[in-house]
Amino acid sequence: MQKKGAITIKHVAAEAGVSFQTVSRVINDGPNVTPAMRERVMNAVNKLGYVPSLAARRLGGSRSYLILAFNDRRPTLDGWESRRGNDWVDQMLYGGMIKCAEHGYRMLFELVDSHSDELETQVQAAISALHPDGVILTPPHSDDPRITELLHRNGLIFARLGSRREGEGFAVYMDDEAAARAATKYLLDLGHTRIAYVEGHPEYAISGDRLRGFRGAIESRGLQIRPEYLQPGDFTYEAGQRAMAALAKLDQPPTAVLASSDEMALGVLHAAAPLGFSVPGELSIVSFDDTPTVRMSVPSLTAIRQPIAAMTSKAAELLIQAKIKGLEGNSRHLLPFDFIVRDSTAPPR
Amino acid sequence: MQKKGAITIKHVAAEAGVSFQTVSRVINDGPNVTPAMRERVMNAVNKLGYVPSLAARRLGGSRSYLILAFNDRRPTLDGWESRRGNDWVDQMLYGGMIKCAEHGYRMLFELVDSHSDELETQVQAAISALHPDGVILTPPHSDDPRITELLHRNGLIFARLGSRREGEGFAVYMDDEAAARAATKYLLDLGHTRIAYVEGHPEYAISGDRLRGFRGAIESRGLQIRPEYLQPGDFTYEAGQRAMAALAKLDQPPTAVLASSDEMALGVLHAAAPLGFSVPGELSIVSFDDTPTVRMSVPSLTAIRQPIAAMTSKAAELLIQAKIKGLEGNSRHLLPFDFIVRDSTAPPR
DNA sequence: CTGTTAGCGCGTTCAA
DNA sequence: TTGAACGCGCTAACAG
Repeated sequence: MQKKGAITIKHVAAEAGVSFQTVSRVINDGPNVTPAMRERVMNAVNKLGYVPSLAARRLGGSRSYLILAFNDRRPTLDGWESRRGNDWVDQMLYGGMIKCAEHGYRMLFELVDSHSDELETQVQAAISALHPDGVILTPPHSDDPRITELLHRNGLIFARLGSRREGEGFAVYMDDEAAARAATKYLLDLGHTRIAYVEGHPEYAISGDRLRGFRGAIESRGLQIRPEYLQPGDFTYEAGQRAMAALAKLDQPPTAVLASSDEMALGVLHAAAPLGFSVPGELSIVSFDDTPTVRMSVPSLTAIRQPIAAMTSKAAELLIQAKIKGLEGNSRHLLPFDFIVRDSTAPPR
Repeated sequence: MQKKGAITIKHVAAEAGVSFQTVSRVINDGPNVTPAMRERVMNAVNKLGYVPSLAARRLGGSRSYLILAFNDRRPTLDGWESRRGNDWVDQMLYGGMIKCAEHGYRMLFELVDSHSDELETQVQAAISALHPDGVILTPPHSDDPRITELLHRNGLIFARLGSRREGEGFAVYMDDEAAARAATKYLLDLGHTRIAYVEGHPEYAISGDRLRGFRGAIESRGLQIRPEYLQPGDFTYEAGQRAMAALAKLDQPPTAVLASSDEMALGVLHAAAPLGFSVPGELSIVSFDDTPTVRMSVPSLTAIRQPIAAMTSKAAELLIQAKIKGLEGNSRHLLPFDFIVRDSTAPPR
């Protein structure tokens, strides 16, 4: 049926007895179509099972019906390779694919090396090949001017996930500062006063936001941040282990730890027992990601849940609508987070 | 640069001072190109950063540079929604995206409802819109004649993941029977004689294969399969729990259980303790999937690991090569599995 | 070995 | 309100 003779708009036109431009107009909800004509054409469309070719639409028209998402290659591949269970990509697919499908769009993933000098070449190549109608940026790309300016030059609209910064593009984010504040306050309300924080990768803007939230909560209670309770980190399991090792050596170890990623939280958890800290007896732990593994760990971890699927869905919706209306759009969209209490938190002894 | 004036093949032709078909020939490794000409054109390509448009290539030529993967909608969405940590899709992306990228291809995911009467409509719509160069089928689609025949009619080549059946398309699979046999023999070698098996969903061909492997291993030792040790299942957590409940009631409960999926294995594990079975003391458990959660569970589960990434990579490679060479191809490709011993298995008491 | 010509299936001008 | 021209960027026949 296809190799020689897929169903094209012309077949539909012949079936309906109209010119093929009329069919095009009906399909694209064009103006000036009588209901009768519309129905006649749609009958032919359904009868033949006609579906327009994306490639032809893109070439002839101005839309490609494609949304392109750029993820950072290294951490993405590491996550897949190590099978640690991070489901960031799945949640993006979950939110993005479904929203795209609602509008006849598709979402495509592309991995680019944010630390390579080839970053811009890679992004440009993907854009040139696919001509997407919109682009979704994830951290750390969301705030990378090399990418945003490249997209701007190419006349592409884009969404920046996890970025609260003003600027071009749709910023779709959750309030990381408020989340860190809420988590910290939860620990304070349990009675903890010696609370440590394992920081995120300094390259990510959210790391600063979260630290601010942590700080604010502590200080709002008239407490001081102890410098030795602020442990550097980079989101990795090993960073969590190192942080726990350092904290255990202190004269006054903390009674609670807030970690800026699930892997670091698990690193803290697994390092705690050998160092003599039972969880949550002697140490409470809160994770900043609610990935599958933190729910299967023993004890399961209290965690902040980022609305990754909802953010991606929102981003896709914004991009598609903007494309339809021909807008540029640089609005900001705050999405709510969840806080899930599990078994890793308890009052201090 | 793009909205009005992306770099096209003509710009490259002008830069190199040749006709644009010569450029096309160079790009596509066409025959009859002198090395000098090739270099001249490539210099222009690199200088301008030219990347051909996929849409135009597909429309003009016979290739779309797209591989389409069809997954079953319901279980895929359930997995994403429940966040149980199944990383089947991630592993497919891992294997497929990278292989595709090597050849300038992209991989696209599409969810279709295998139980809907609209299945064929959905598949046909995706094909008509995208005109992929090849299709990757996953269970239970891999053996669904409605799909394979539809693809055949459309002149599309396809790979069937997880199917050992002969037939059209590339069968890329692991030996589920041998895997079940190996796992069972491992338990037998530990000294177990009372081994139960929680079956997979009857709709999946692999369920039968695995059962055969289990059977074969038991009988090869001169033992009998006890009917009450064969528990029905459908790959879900709840099925595992039900199976464990049923097994616990027997006069002679098993000392080991082989479960045909990670979720069922976890269901068995979590149901075991309340029923008075410690793992691995009184009950050994082997899982048939090595997803992230079975490594984080307590105890971590001994498991068979399916080469999902490798299968997808192989499928993409086969499809792309077949497309290039214009072959149809219906070969079969067996990939090795791994068996990972962890903490859920021990000799019987 | 290279250039010329003709479409691919659509959307987008236009004119009718 | 509808139809006819044109071209998108490229590959696939050809011809030279």
